[in-house]
This record gives sequence, structure tokens and C-alpha cells, in this order.
Amino acid sequence: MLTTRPRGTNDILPDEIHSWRFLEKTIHQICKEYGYKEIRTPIFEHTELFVRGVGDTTDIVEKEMYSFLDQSHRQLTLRPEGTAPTVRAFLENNLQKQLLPGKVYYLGPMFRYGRPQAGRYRQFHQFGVEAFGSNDPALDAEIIILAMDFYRRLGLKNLKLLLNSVGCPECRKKHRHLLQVHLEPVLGELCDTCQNRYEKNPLRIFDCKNVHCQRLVLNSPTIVDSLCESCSEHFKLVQTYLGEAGVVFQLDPRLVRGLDYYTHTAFEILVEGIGAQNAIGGGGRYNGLLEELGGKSLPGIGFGLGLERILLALQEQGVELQAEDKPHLFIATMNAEAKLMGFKLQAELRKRGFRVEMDYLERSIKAQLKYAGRQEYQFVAILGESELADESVALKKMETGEQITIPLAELNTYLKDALKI
RNA sequence: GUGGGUGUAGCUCAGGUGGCUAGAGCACCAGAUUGUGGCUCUGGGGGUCGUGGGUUCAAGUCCCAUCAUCCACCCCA
Repeated sequence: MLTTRPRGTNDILPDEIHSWRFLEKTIHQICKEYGYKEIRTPIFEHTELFVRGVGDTTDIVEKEMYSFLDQSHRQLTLRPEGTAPTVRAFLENNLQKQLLPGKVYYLGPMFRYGRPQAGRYRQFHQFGVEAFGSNDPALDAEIIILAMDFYRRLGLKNLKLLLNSVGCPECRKKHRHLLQVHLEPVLGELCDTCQNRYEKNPLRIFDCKNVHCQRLVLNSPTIVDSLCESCSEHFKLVQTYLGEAGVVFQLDPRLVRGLDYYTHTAFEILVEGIGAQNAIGGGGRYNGLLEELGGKSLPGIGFGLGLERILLALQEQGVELQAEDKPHLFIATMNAEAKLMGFKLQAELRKRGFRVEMDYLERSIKAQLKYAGRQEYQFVAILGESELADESVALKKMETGEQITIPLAELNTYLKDALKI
């Protein structure tokens, strides 16, 4: 069908664009303040980037990617997330030579194949920040604070920040062993998926939503208990910094993120009231990713936030986003001669920076007024026979309905004054 | 990928057990108001009933498929 869009995609209509502009404005502003610079990477990348970066046993890579062959049989994929492309761009352009720590942010569409539902779409938008080259726990805290500050600026409330550390590869090896030993007696009772995970990636069993698996894993050794001294110290410092900044968080030793590149700090932000898809952001450290992708061994940390879910939550909480400025002047005309004069006036006022419109549908004067009211024009200039005769204009202030007649020559200064331009 | 709900005008929805030219409210346009929006009244335009098949003398209504959408699982943003 030519008039239906693909499943799980959305048109952002003129009436809705304002919210998006507001989000974008806030994003650029906050990143500027925190010292992060924007980076824009391609919408598609080599498939291998995500297989290596995100991890070949993750659900994203196994069943949610939009992959395709181009005419030259290259394996390409519409980006399902922003971290791997950002790391790739950072390494490919040797930014580590000129920019350390490399603090960047991105904003744009991501693509994942899955059944759409409330808060889950096949094309969705993420705002993310990444910082490369520093392993300072204060930076972990800065990143988390930035995310929370962003939500705060939007007016979003009732957030829950979950925090955990998934350690370094050594801690994980140790934990993995302890976990396998603990679960071995009940292996047969785990769900099929988790039996698989037992061998490949037992940590992910914590992430299982199956009630039975959850119960079995309830008293299992958590990753936090297996953290080595340096990982443990790092995690403590992150908490200290967050505490100093007054950020409230909740430790969740079972928090595991669905992307394989995470190490050390992992966090997730939840909000109530937008249905089952209540994770509106998440992130963590990925100290092995740059090397995994063929670069120098540099640490990294970042987050990704889902903009559609944030908008849903704002709507749910009844938050009114900053209103858009109202347009200035509508020129309503009553005959062909007046229209000619109005058209000329419109062109002149636009050159001076006014937001001006007039009717192109041959509507009655009444309908023109109505339209101007609906579009929230602040003033309507009415041009008819008497105005043409004495070169004046009837200016109506829409908000109050009061109307004055002023000489055409004075309209510009009058408006400038009234609109404070 | 699994399970369930929905799909009639721009929007919100009526249309028991199939039966004449398919309805309402809001919105839109016009008139009442011969030069003026938001109230009132009157009139008007607008629908291949998601799409494609099937059953039937007859389908918006029943059956099948398909697409879209919503909800949950899964996963995550």
C-alpha cells in the first residue's frame, strides 16, 4: 500500500514536532555545558561492527538487526545502537590523538526489529553520550549525573536509577565459575533459554524474566561479591561521587545489561506509567570495546536514552513542554485589490523578520480571522476598501479582540514595539 | 519471534441474530451577521466500512488470508 508506512515506524507530524525540537534543544544545551561535542555517524555500518561490538550472542545481534546486502554484496546493518558506531568513528579518525578524554554525544534514529508495542518501535531515536580515554570513576559519575540532569530539565519525575558493577573480565570469570557451581544442581529446572545461557553467558540468567529462574537465581552469588579489589574500589568511588552530587540511586546486584561490551559500572533508569517498556535509559563502562574493535586499549563509558519513551513518560506525567512562540501577523484581505496590497506588505514585513502569513484559499474574511485565531497569530491586519482609500490598516489584537486603525506606514514600528522585536 | 484485542468520515465512536441511497458528535466550508475568529441557529462537502478473496439472492455485519495498530511475553530505548 502506498499510503501506509512500514510497521513500527512513525511520522512526526507538524503538530508534534515542537516536542522533538524542545528535546533536541535541551540535549544540545546540556551537552555544551558538560563539555560534550556532537558527532554524527552514518545510519548504516558494516554488520561486523555490531557483531563484534555488541556481541554475537546478544538478542540485538541474533534477531533484531536490520541487515542487508548492497549491490556490491557488502553486509550492512542499520545501526541498532550508537556506541559501536561512535567508537568506530573515533578510532577511524584518530581522534584519540587530538581529543582526550574524547567526550562526544549523538542524537538520531536507531533500528531494531521486534514486535512493536507501547514504547517500542522499529525505528526509534536515541540520545547518547560517550567518553573515551579515562577510567576515572568521577567520569562514570559525571555521565550518570548528565543523564539525570537531562531528565530533570525536562521535568520528568518518579525516576529510578539502578546501579551495579559487572566488573572486569577477571571478576566475571570468577563469578561465572561460582555461579555455575551454584546452579549446577538445579540446571534442569532452568528455562530453555537459561540452560543455554548457563554455558555461554550465565550472568545473563539474572536478566531472565521467568519467575522460576528468578527464584532459582535468588540466592546465587552476585557479581558484586566477586569483584576484585580494583573493581570494587572503582565501584565504591562512583557511588561516593554520585552521593556528593546528591544523586539518589539504588544498588541492584542483579542488573545486567543486554549488550556484551559493558564492564565495571552499569546503570539503568526506569520510569513508572508508560507500560512494560519502562527503561528510558541505560549505560555503563566498556573498557574493552575500543581494543575489541581493533583500536588502542582505551577505556570508555556512555549511555543511551530512548526519546520516544521519554516523550511518553512526559505525556503520562502531564508535563507541558515549553510552548512555541506565537506567529506575529496574519494579513486578512477583502478583495483582489486589497490582496495585492497585502501581498506587498507581507513581503516587506518578512524582510524585517516578522512571521507573517495570508490567505491563499480565497476564504471569507470571517474564515480568515478564524484561521488566524486557530494558528494563534498575535495580530491580524485587515485590509478592505476603506483601508485602501486612506492607506491605513485595521489591526486587531487577537488575544483581547481590541482593534485600532493606524496608518500603513506606522505598522512596522507599531508591531516592532508591541512584539518587542 | 509467541499470545490476545482492535481496524466504519480529518478526530471520537454508533451500526443485536447479514436485508433498501451507511449514521452521530466534534472539526471543516457556507449562510443568518451586505467589512471581522472563539457563542447560537440553519445548510453543505467529505466514507471503494483497512486491503484481497470466499459463503450468500443479499456482507460494514459471517469465514479465510493479509496489512496496520494496541496490549502482554520476549528484549530493550
